[in-house]
Amino acid sequence: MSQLPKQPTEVSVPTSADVARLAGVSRATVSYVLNNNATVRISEPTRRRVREAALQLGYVPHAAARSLRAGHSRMVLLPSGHIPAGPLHHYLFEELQAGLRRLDYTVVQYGSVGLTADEAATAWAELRPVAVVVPPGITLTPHGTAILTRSGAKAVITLGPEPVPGAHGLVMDQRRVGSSAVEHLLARGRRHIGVVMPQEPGRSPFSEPRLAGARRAAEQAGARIRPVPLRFEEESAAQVAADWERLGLDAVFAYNDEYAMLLMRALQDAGIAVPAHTAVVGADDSLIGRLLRPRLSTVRMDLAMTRPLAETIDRMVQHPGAPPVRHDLLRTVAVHRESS
Amino acid sequence: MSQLPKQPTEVSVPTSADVARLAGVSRATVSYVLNNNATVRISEPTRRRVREAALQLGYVPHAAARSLRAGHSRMVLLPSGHIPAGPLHHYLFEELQAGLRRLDYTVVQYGSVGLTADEAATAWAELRPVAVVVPPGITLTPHGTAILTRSGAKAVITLGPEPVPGAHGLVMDQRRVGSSAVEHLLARGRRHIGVVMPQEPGRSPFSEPRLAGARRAAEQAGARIRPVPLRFEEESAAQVAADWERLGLDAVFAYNDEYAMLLMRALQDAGIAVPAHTAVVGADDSLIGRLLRPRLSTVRMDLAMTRPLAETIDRMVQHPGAPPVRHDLLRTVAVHRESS
DNA sequence: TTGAAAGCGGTACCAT
DNA sequence: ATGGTACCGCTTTCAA
Repeated sequence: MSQLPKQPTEVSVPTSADVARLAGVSRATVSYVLNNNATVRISEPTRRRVREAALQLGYVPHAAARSLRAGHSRMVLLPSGHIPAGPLHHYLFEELQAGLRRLDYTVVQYGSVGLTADEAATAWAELRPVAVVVPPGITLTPHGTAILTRSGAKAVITLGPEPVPGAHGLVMDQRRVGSSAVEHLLARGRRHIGVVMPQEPGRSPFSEPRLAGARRAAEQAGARIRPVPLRFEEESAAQVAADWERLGLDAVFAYNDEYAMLLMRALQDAGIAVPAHTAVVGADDSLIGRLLRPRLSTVRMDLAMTRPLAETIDRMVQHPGAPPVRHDLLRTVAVHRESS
Repeated sequence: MSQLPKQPTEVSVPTSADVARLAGVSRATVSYVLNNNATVRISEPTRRRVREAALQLGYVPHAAARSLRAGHSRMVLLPSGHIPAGPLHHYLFEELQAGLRRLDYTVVQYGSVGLTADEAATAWAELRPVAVVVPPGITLTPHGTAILTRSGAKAVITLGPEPVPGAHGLVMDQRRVGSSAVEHLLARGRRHIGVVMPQEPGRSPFSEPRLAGARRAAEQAGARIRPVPLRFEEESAAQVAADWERLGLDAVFAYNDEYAMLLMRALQDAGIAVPAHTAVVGADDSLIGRLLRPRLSTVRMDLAMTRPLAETIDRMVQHPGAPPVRHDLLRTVAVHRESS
């Protein structure tokens, strides 16, 4: 049986009991020392012995055991899906992550593709996070919110385009993007405006409200809005461009800068002059837009936050009773360049 | 005291004991039923009572308690940092995530920016993951590997440009990217080749090996390589372009398609003809390259995997004793378009 | 077919 | 200044 020294398979993970044994103290003492517990006085020699034992064994505390005993964790769960990208989300995400870590939270992303909204919520709840921050593009239902709250989440925050009953909503109302783009085009005399609708999955939480915002803006001016389905492939763009005259459009809001780049190229290749014949507006104000010729007009977005998001979340965690907050943080402004 | 019905603050989380009580059975029975334990026979009426009780209470099992008892988890930890983006990494990531979930692993990303390599490894180890998959751009040291292994990780895999002693290495040797690009340029008669070095943080694990690969390829042909520092901003690109004649280059490998786009625009605006005067090659074969004029030559990357990555990882988890695997998975091929 | 009880790795109260 | 011990939620023998 024991012919092979199969060490690697069965080295057991050191526990605080191992540390205690090696240091010749009790587990309680180990806990006190390693957590710098101030309510109890431990002599300096003992402290050193404990620390050395821990180091020697390569002891790493077991987060699950700790939070089980504590009855709560400091884990903030960030469901992640198909990345919406864009400078805004990228910035927001980095900022949030760094801020929460500074406040001593453990930030964990949980990939949630291929799960239904409530399956996902249950999976998140199993981890007993103290807070869940749902980014745009991930669906959270009221029921999902209830599941999370019932399993101890002190704050459930959605950053998506739509608020969810029961959850805090730091909403980024995507309709503004559409209306800013269209208002800009109207001001420049356009009246027949296409709105690109990406056919890739996971885009509709953005594209639908943007279309709605475009419609709202056009309505007031008596202008015409027409959805333009587009896949993010040259072929698809070429087809749309070939059909362009039939659509009778004099402008297009292209969802974002990337789709705008794709479509503008196809239009130009098809002999449609930009902006002379058709104006093009993107969104995100990403660098590529400025590198195109003509330079791409775009809708720039930023967030109206009075204080860092991480602090807001911390506050919500500390005041779990508070009624759901509902703020629209998204600010948009059309940036005129050369393509419109 | 109880004037306010401050329910929300103090509803306690339902446990399996609560379910047992409501169903009028023991906790053991609850566990059997909810886990469909096959080694024990529970009557159908009892099963139903348990399930209903669980549903009614909104019971969600406590993952930490479960894995504490089990002595192991099925959590695969994916440290995440500054996103390298690129279609390859995006695809790899999605694929990995979906595949692991299908094999019943819990995939969790842990943001690791702003931590030293060993701090990060310790933080990961506290979660007691069964496997850790370190993507390119995140540093893992041999010591970090030891920490993880000692705390029970059955497989530590690095996907980075460099393998790490002690860990499995599904390496993506970035030098190939540089040499493919330079070989292509050499074949087209170029001899004085610039290599763009992005100045953004987190790029050097990619850019340095790419430069090394470029050097290696040039050496054999007696060609000259010159690093070209570039920030991802128009201003920086304009400065580089203004200085271009002095550099005396007839070609440039621009790190990737995005930097290539930036630089090519700046060169064109400065009156440098592409490719007549200077050839430009990117990397990633992203769509934007095909939309540029001239169309951007690029280095396409893909992975030489005989089986899905998730399955490979699963196998490693199941055979913890096995010696570290070391494979170079990256395949590169230069794609000639119009810019070179 | 079901229940009692031990124990996973920590923490914190209460003694000593 | 330290140690003993109960307990967090769950799974899993072992008995009944």
